[in-house]
Amino acid sequence: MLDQAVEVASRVGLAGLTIGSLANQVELSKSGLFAHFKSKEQLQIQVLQHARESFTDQVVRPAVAAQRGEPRLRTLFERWLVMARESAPGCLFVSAATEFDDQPGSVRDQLVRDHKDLMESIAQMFRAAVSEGQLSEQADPEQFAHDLYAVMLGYFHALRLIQDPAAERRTRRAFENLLSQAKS
Amino acid sequence: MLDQAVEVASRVGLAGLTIGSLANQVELSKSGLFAHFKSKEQLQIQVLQHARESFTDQVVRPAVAAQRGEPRLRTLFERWLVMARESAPGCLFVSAATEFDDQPGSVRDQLVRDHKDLMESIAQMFRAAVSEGQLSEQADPEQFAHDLYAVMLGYFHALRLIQDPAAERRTRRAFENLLSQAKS
DNA sequence: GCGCCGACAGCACGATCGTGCTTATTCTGG
DNA sequence: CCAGAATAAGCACGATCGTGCTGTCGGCGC
Repeated sequence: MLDQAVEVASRVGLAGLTIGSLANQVELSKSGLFAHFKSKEQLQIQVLQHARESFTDQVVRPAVAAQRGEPRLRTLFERWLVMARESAPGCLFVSAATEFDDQPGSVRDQLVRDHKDLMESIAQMFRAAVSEGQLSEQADPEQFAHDLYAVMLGYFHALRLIQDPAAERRTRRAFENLLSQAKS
Repeated sequence: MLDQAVEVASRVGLAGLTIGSLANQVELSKSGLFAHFKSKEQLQIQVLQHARESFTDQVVRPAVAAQRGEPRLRTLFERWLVMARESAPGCLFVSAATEFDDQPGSVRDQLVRDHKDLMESIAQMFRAAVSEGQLSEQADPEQFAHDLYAVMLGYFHALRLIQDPAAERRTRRAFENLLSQAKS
């Protein structure tokens, strides 16, 4: 059920995810579905949590299963690309981020927390690569995390809105530039 | 009137911009306001056009008024930063982009066209800097435009959602890295 | 000075929104 | 086997959505 919710939310946005339409999709009555979540905000939060779990499963965990250091960063990036291309939850975060960026509430708080966690995870992987001697000690892990996220935002944009066939190539080059710049 | 529409749309999104709330904001009756636009889609398009004009005025024109080459690119970037920080239209494009990225229609078409125009403008400025000898001839103008847009997306994200105090510093560093990488 | 035309308000419409309350069915533990 | 909890439907509510139609102004051209 949450899977379908994530899927439709990634299309129409987390705010545009309406209880009626979702009930229609799941083939449940509106009130029947509403009973599961006590409010729309709770629904949004649970959808977000579910998407976060998917992201962890499909992107973060394969990365930490990979070899520590640069390979781990590369795995993270590759998995992220895949999820952005063919799985709904990836898109949910970026659309939800722009939808809730200036309307306070627990949904927004959740988004901020998740993002900071992700940034910290990336920075940690980066530091590991530094301690492996694969990246320069002068490089800034937080800056890398920020830049990598920006690169992915650019990918989403070019992929989904523009449908630029060069999107993936551009994104790969941007990632390589980020890495090579972190080596000097 | 369109100014206020852009302002509220940048807060609640272009899809969340409702005729009733806008009429309330402008202190007009719903039907009185509706008479100006013949449909909601027309309203959205006109809001987008208005935002685009603001962007051209405040970002692109000051850039082309600056010295050709690298200074022009730097002016563009600086103005863009300012608009993102303290003016509504800047945010509209990024939120509208994620809202309409997978619901076809003329709004989306307009967004795509505007974005491609902007990318082409940036690429053109980049080529001018190359022909001035300030940037390497090996560098890819379209790649630079794509990367710069990604950097700005990252700025919006860090500024508005995360409210990261380091957002601007990070973005400046990312821009400098982009430029220095285009010189070698 | 009169008529027209555009800007606006008032009102109504069907639809859908989020959210309750009241039932009926189904599952489950003792 | 039966009581009670979970799960669902049905229905209703006030609000708001986008969109029409009708009427009332006020300004401008003849």
